[in-house]
Amino acid sequence: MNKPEQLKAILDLDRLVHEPARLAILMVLSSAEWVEFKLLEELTRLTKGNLSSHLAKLEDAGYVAIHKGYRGKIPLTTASLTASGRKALTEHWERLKRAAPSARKG
Amino acid sequence: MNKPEQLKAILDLDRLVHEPARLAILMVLSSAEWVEFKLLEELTRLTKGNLSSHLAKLEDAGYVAIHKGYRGKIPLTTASLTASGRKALTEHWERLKRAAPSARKG
DNA sequence: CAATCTAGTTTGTAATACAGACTGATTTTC
DNA sequence: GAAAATCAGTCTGTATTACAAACTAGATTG
Repeated sequence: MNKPEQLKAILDLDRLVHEPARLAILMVLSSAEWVEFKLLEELTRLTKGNLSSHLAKLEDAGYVAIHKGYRGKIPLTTASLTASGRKALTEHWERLKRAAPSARKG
Repeated sequence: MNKPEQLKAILDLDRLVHEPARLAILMVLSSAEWVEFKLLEELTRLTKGNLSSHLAKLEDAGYVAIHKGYRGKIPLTTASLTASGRKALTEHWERLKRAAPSARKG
């Protein structure tokens, strides 16, 4: 069982990634190169405002790159996972795996 | 990969359980019948105040039972997982498993 | 009996998530 | 071609929430 390690894994979780809304965002981003704001909004079920502020936080942390351009004459915001973001996400899942009840040392 | 189900699992997470401090508490409780306040404080690295309020929330949710007694003449608070709490914890880990990147349908 | 220790709660604060209001441009409608 | 509606996001205010410092209550010690 290894409780102490499980606990340590939980206590070490990156809260920026852990928050469900942001975890959902990162998971979507991990599966495509660039994702449009609109699509993120639909997939994550977040409101625009909420999504916008979560993206800003992820950008501040360097986990996500935001690109602002236009489709024709209409603003188009797209987001992409940075290398650092991908690493944070991977490590997050690894911590969770270590924390999970069935976790055992290989 | 099954993205939609992964996302749904993430969005359905029980935030009461998801919060790392409380997840740590619940994990400790899941491994013993009754756990003393002091021990919880040490294992989870929470301050007394913080631990106290998280326990109160878990108790309000019916996930944890709190027993207040005495050891000799000194107050002794112990906590225990309820059936409902154990179920919530189990389901939480199952959701996380479904949400994890490597998750596949059996 | 004053000081200190133990065990835990209450309270105040700082951070955070969230949604509604807003901005500014574009397209549609009459 | 002005008014209304829509689109794509951001900004702002509010309500939660986590957190730790200060506090309470009694027990023990010098």
